[in-house]
Amino acid sequence: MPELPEVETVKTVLVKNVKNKTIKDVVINYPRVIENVYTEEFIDKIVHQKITDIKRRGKWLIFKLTDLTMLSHLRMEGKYFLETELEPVKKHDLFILKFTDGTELRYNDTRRFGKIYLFKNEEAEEFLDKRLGLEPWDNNLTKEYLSEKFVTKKTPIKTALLDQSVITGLGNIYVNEVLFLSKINPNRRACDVSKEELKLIIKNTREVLEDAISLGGTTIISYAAGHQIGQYQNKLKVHFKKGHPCEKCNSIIKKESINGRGTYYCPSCQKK
DNA sequence: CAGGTCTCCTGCTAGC
DNA sequence: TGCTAGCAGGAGACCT
Repeated sequence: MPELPEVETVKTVLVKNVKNKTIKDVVINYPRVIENVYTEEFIDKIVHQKITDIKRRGKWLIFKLTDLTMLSHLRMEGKYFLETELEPVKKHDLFILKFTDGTELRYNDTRRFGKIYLFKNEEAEEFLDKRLGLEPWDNNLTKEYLSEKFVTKKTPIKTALLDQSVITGLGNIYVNEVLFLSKINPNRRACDVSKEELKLIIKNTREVLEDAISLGGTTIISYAAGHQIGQYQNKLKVHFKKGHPCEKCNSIIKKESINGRGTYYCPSCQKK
């Protein structure tokens, strides 16, 4: 499941592989993957556009085109592969950008949760601004900022940190890791987390994400960035570790569901 | 209006 | 061994 480090890794691979390529045709095998434009209109608008750059905001990939912006969210299992046009199309290749040089960018998504949007440039900005809060490395991300956001929040801190309009980029895996490193029980109400603990959350968020990016992300089950395999799964301390002893205190790591999300934590290190 | 629940999907797995 | 019910999950829609 791609979170910020995985999307950053995909972005880097895409810049290397498809930047400056020109789209000569599009194949849409699953029209519902395109969210805000009808299939015919999408094809009509995107053909002959050149990919001038690829950026990332939160978990969103931003394809800058000649005079449009294509946004792509990978959700659970979205992957991009660069192939030649001779390569047989795979089962879950939902849409394909064909380039003038004979290569193709294929979007593969087993669960079909991923979404593509096509916008005018300023509309794309608005769309993202409306949904996304601060990037983890934004200087405005301080304990005061989080404290203000959380002061009335009675939801579990785990849930509050998954809200993309506060900090953007954290998903289920890294939130579990960050809360473990910060020694905070994921069930604690967000409003009951102290400023000092919020400071720790920010520090650990940055460290965990930087570390994961440097290792190419986490590969659990199905995530892959153009055949690159991330290595951060070897460093996970609680996620997927149910029944294992905690590294710090030897207690048994617990798994429970918080707001429908699998949550792993050490019941003894992480204080309520 | 905050906070909860449902929905979208497929593939894997536990249980019989 | 083969079948199926249940589960997983990001984020928007919808309900209370």
